Amino acid sequence: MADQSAPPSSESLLFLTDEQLRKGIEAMFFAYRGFTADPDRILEERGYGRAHHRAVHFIHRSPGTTVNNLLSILGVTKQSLNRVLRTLIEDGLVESKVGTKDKRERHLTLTDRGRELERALSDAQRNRMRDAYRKAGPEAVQGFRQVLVAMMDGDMRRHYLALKDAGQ
Amino acid sequence: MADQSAPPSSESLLFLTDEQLRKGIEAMFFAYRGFTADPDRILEERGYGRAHHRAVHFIHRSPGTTVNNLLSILGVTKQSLNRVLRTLIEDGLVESKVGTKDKRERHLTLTDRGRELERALSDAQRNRMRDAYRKAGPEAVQGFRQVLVAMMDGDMRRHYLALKDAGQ
DNA sequence: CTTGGAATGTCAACAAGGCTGACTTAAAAC
DNA sequence: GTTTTAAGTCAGCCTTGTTGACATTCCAAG
Repeated sequence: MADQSAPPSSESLLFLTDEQLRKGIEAMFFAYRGFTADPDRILEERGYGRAHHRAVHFIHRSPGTTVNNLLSILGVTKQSLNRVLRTLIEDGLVESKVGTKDKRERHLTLTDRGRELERALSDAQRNRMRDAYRKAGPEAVQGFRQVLVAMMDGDMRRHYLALKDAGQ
Repeated sequence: MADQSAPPSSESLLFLTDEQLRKGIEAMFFAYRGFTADPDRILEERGYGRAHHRAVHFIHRSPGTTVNNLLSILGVTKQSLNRVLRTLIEDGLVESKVGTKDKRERHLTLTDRGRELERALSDAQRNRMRDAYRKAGPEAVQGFRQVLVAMMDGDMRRHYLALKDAGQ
């Protein structure tokens, strides 16, 4: 792939030149664009943005989640999330049910239409990810995830690890 | 790291469950936040944003680059870039010189103050990247970059690969 | 039972940073 | 000499983030 510069092969001593680190930084920048490109197209067709994608994704992941939980995962203000959530509810993609135990809480779930959008978005994104994995090979997949997890802030890593495995 | 599920070890057949792909997608989302967190803090202190960071980074990388070149790397409109560039020039971080061969072009370079900001930003980001690499280990670093490159859109991959190695 | 605080929602205002469209200037290319 | 290109600028719009203020609901502690 034209940038297979021989890495230090020793386990313990990791010689990381500024150049190698910079390449990693730039790769992250360019790759994130590819990562969001396909969903962005789908969202634009339907008049939504990335903020909607994020909300839909995590509601799908944790059906019945509360607004507060979503806030801490997404790391935005409630006003910001509320604007997005309101349009999704108005458009009939998300359902907000008052909690039974604690009636202050709203439990969020996707409607059929919401699931349809989520499916379209995640299909596109999964296809991109699958292609990348296939091109890079099985060992690469391991390393990819390991570095990403190591790059997360503590809070985010907690959230990431807390998202339950729907049985891998 | 709590999610070391045994991958298919065969080179050719890569069993990628939706679950594995989703984990990769979420890792990418959370990791990008960590990736930008440190620079964001520095930028905020000085009244700049990510757009300024990107401009400063690529001007540093390719001193004397033209506005048009920067536009295609960053993938934004010239109006958007211009707004950012103008403040950087006004603040004395970037210098814009009329081209000698083609006088329509402006060649952009960092001033001392610009280099100082770039240094602060890239030091922070490199530290984060170095820590992540160290935690993940040498093999992981390879895989990380390979997957990222494979995830890029064609245009971005061209730009990425075209950025000259300042001798790694 | 009352009250304090937590969870939610809403309104208003603002800023960054994307976007489009229209237009100017200067210079290169033809 | 005309057209095209590079750059810059103005105006206006959108999304998505931010604060601050405030209302409502309702659990829970006193």
